[in-house]
Amino acid sequence: MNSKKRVTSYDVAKAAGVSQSAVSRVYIDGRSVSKKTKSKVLATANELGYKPNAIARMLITKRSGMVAVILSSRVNLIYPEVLSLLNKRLSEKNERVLLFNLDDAAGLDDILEHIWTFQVDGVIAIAAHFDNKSINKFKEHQIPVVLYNRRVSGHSASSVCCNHEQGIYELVNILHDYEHSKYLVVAGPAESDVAQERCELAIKALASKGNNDVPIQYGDFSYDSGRHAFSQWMASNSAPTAVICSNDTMAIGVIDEARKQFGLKVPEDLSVVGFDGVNAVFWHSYQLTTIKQPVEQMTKAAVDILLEQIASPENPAQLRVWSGSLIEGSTVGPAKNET
Amino acid sequence: MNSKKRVTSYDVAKAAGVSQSAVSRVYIDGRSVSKKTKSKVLATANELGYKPNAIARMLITKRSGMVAVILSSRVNLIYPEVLSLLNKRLSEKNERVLLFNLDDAAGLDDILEHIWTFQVDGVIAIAAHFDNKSINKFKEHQIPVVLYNRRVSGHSASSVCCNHEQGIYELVNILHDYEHSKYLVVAGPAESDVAQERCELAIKALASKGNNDVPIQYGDFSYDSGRHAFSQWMASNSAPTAVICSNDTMAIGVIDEARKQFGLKVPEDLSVVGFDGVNAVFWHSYQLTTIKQPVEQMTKAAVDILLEQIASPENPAQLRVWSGSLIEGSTVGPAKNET
DNA sequence: TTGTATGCGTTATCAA
DNA sequence: TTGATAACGCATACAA
Repeated sequence: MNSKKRVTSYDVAKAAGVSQSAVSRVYIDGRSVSKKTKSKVLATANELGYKPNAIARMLITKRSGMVAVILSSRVNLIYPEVLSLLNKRLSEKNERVLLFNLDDAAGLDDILEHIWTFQVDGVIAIAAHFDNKSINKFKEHQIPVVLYNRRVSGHSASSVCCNHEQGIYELVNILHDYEHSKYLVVAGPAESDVAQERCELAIKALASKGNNDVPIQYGDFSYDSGRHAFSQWMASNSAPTAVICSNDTMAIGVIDEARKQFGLKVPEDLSVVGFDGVNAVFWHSYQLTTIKQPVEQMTKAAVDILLEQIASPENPAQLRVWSGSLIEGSTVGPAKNET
Repeated sequence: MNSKKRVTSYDVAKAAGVSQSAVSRVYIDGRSVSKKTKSKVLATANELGYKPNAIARMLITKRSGMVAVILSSRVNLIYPEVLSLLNKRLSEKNERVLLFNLDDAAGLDDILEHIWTFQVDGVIAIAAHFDNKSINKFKEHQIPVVLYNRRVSGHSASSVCCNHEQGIYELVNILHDYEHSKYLVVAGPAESDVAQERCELAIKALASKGNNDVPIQYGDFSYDSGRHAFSQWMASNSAPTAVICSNDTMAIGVIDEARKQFGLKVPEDLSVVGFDGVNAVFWHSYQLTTIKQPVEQMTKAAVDILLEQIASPENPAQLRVWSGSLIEGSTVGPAKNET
């Protein structure tokens, strides 16, 4: 069993009786090759099982055909879907996804240092915290970046965002119209920018309706933390009539806890809203009223913008914002006001 | 604004007054470099912002530091978790994940051809269909591969699997002990090997208990398909007393459909079991009785085996199988036998 | 249209 | 321990 050596363009060239550069040209669109040599090269290449080596190509062209996707390990149920869509759309454009995990162990700086060495064509960062200092590093290294659901002051980086403000105001409006006045906000983890933003917006929206000093319980975006947040609050307070959760999974936790531990009916005794529009909000046992992020459009735009910036690095940074769409579930109803 | 050129080892060498190879040696463990030159090189490298170019390194070492992960687009809720864990464990070993999507558009062959060009160190395929022909290609290209929840006849490739047989027999045993006799199997999509295996095992297990000709409804692993499968069956048949679903998400769909459309109580009127052990099975509204795959152990083993085979390609293929663990929910009870 | 020669940025080999 | 030099496999400028 002779351990096969890799077939190179030289091997093909020799076998086909042409020069190495001729072989190379065959695999690049728009290079001048005669029909005859092209077919000859392709035939022998096929015979020998030759494929151009992507690594060698990267070294010379300075394009890797890879896009780094930075994923925060803060698990929000919606991100697997986002990743999957990004991957699909990027493959269509002939770019591969190289995954980087942003957890607490390795800081962003370490990851970025790592990313540069791979000569990736661009970077998409999903809900990760970026400041202008980090963005400047991208500029220095001349690598385009698109932030997903994050933005940075001064429009220095392209962003694709869901309009949290609009969505949360919409939810608060509905609750307000039902005359709720005893609110509880269940927020996500303090380390998450998205969580913090949604929480602040909820507080602001409530204040604009005259509801001040609304209490906040913190969770970590998980189901259990939603349950826990609600029971924590109930341990030493009376029940709210409406709970605004920073994501759907916690909202579902709140609903279950309210039903199971406190015998509350949703929405008769308690209204609950979430955010994201994950699949489970449609499940019959919950039918959560929430805001759905337009992931299809957002992922498409993220990829389009990134490729555009790869093609024309001098283009200015873009910001695109989508309104979320209201999912009218059945977890919101009139406030049950005590007499 | 002078567009910075990339800093290379030559630049560092010149600035530090040493040879280029000296710089290179500093970044490779176990190469002989004096303490003095090492510190000198590191200092100037730091000053200039030098990092070795991973691409150039790949070209010469023939190791890319990347592992291709093939993900089937058949979305089963458990795979995002698997991917996330694999990514984490591989990063710890200093390997990056390069994502490849196996959807219906591009066949496996195309993807494999693509993979070779990236000179990945190894491949992990999650629940993707592989035959011996594909496995042989890996052998030809001398790239180690580990299959996740798939195996191939003749032990020709390493696999990490959950023992579906044991798990499904355990579930069937429980149902049998409760004296069920009217069963329905809700299977996954026909294209999925895992789905097919689970379905066949369920039929076999039921037959071993004397239940023959058990009807099968097909879904696609999604919640809606679970609901639909159940209502389809009910449209022209009487209710079963037990439903065996090929994954948790469909099981949850079945429960909701049974409750909502047919007024059945779970488990009083209908017992339901699933498979996988996704987070949602613990949610209070469902508390599904199911089998949990040991994803932690399986992903760890997948990475360990792969790295081992990368280090010693001559090692024989390994198969590791774990039993799933029973999650005793509250969706199984005694059969309600008609009088 | 084709071939020659050079370079991409590293690691590996060898002699000093 | 160090430095010169040759790969790695391709793309590209230039000459033919």
